[in-house]
Amino acid sequence: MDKGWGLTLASDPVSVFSSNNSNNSPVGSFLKVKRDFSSDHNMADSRNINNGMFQFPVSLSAGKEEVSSAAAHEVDFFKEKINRVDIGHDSKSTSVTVKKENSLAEAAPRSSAALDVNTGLHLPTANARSDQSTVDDGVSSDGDDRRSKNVELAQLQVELQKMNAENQRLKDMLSQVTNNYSALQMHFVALIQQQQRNPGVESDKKQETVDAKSSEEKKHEMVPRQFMDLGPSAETDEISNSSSEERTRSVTPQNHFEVASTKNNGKLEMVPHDQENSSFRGGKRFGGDESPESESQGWNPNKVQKLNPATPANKAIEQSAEATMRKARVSVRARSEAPMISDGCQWRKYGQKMAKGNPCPRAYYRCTMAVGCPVRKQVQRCAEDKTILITTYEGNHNHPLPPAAMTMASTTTAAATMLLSGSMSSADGMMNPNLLARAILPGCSSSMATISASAPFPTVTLDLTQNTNPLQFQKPPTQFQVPFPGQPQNFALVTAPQLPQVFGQALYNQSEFSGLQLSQDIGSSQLGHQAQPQIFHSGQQPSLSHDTLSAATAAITADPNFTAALAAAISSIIGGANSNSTTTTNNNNNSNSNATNTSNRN
DNA sequence: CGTATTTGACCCGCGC
DNA sequence: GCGCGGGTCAAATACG
Repeated sequence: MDKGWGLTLASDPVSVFSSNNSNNSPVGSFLKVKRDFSSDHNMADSRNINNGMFQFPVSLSAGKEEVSSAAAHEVDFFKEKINRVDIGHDSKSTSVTVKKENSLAEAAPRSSAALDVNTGLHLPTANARSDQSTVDDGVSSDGDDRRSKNVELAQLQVELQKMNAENQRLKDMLSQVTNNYSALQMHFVALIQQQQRNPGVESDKKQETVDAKSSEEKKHEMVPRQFMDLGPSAETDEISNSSSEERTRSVTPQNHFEVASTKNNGKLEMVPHDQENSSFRGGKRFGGDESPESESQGWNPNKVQKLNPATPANKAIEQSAEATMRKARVSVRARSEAPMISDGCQWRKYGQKMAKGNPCPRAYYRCTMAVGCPVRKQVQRCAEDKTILITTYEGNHNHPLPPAAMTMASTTTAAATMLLSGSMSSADGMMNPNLLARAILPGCSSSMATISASAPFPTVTLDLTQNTNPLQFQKPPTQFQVPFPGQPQNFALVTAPQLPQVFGQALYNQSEFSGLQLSQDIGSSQLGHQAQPQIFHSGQQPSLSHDTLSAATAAITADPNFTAALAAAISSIIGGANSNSTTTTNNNNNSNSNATNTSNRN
């Protein structure tokens, strides 16, 4: 499939992907874009997505071998024998290097590294005579050179116009997304206000869905909170989280949804609690920067019960088991030669061990984007196929995320939420796998994800290694297939490094339109504190179950725009997934590029 | 010199 | 109780 060129919308500030077999580029081209974010780039501000992504090309130059200025914007269509797409960024600059290829056959294996939005940005047919150096050395004849340069200049201008047009399209898209977000936010605030005025209404609705629950269990219902806010500071978030944690110990109908607007300048924030409190292993503390309060609030699941002194002993045992089971994980399998996939977050390696049954070491990382962020991940290569990188996430970020990280974070959150609701409480969730996947891709028989039933922790596996069918994921014998009825932005898949983000974007848009949200109701009777997915629309909070999934399916399938977006996304995935799309440059977002292949202990 | 990584030691849960 | 394996800590080391 050939989308040619495109931009990632939710990944790196600047991302370009290329399909090297672009019909428009038989010879190939060389594009280098650099942006400088050192001045005022605020990664947490979604508005800067626009700044970061839609401002090229700024300048064109020909015949140069390399560009080093962090502020330079350069497009070089004349470099030869290059067939990679290099995407990288660090805290101050982002460079995108798309190198040209003279041989299509040679170009194919290493094409794209990132997922695009559904609008391909078609880059120019590179100039056919690019095999020859176009650098003006001052010696060649003026006539031929001028003619050729005029032709090149004209071509570049055409391409510039195309890019500008594409730029405008993307801006429009972003504007639309922003508007949708604002509308949803307003809707949510209005709903909250209404709920506060009439707390009994929500309570009644809630009561209908939780009749089976005991009053004791209701006390442990957790508030689903999902990051919808890119703005607030990490400190604010932590305060909000900890305080909300206290409140949610005794949930009342008024706070089924916790709105952090009072502390976050009116912005919405909903986060599934248990995930943000979870850890790969609960026993010991790490670092000294976490308060005893936060420690007691879930890092060690065994301590959760301590907060319920009135809980009977048997209840405590049960909750302890639940806490263990709540340690949901989201595993992403992606082909990558890189030591770690780029998910937009900053990670610090804190350990490495040899895992049984796998000759490759397992590296342990924790998020360092905010002090005390509970999110951790494990990175390990697949024993059977070392080209497959398995990244397992656990926890929920307690801080604003840069756009590049939103996709993965929301995906893991959604997957974990889905897992904990569907796998543990909703037979529908388990018995109706693929519902959304099939709705999305009627022709696909397989699901987008699998749930491991044998793993020590409930784990959702997103297998992005299947090339023939981007949504054809492996199905280990002990795993069930499940769809992702998650939060609006939580449908996104992440691969190495940003392959299918358009997928998430499309789903995000769609789910906004359809009012998809999380439900805290489903499975609460079994999940206790676990935040639950929910359909949240027009003040209703129906249960997430078969009906919810059906509604989501219907909503998704009903929107032709969404279908088109998905088609584009899938096409992009197909076009890019065949390559080990992890060739990156200047990729300093992950400061642990040399994380693997060190000696190990145990 | 500050920060990130490495790596041996330790903790914990679990099975026997 | 013991051993095993997974997960984490933290001092040592590497690195920019």
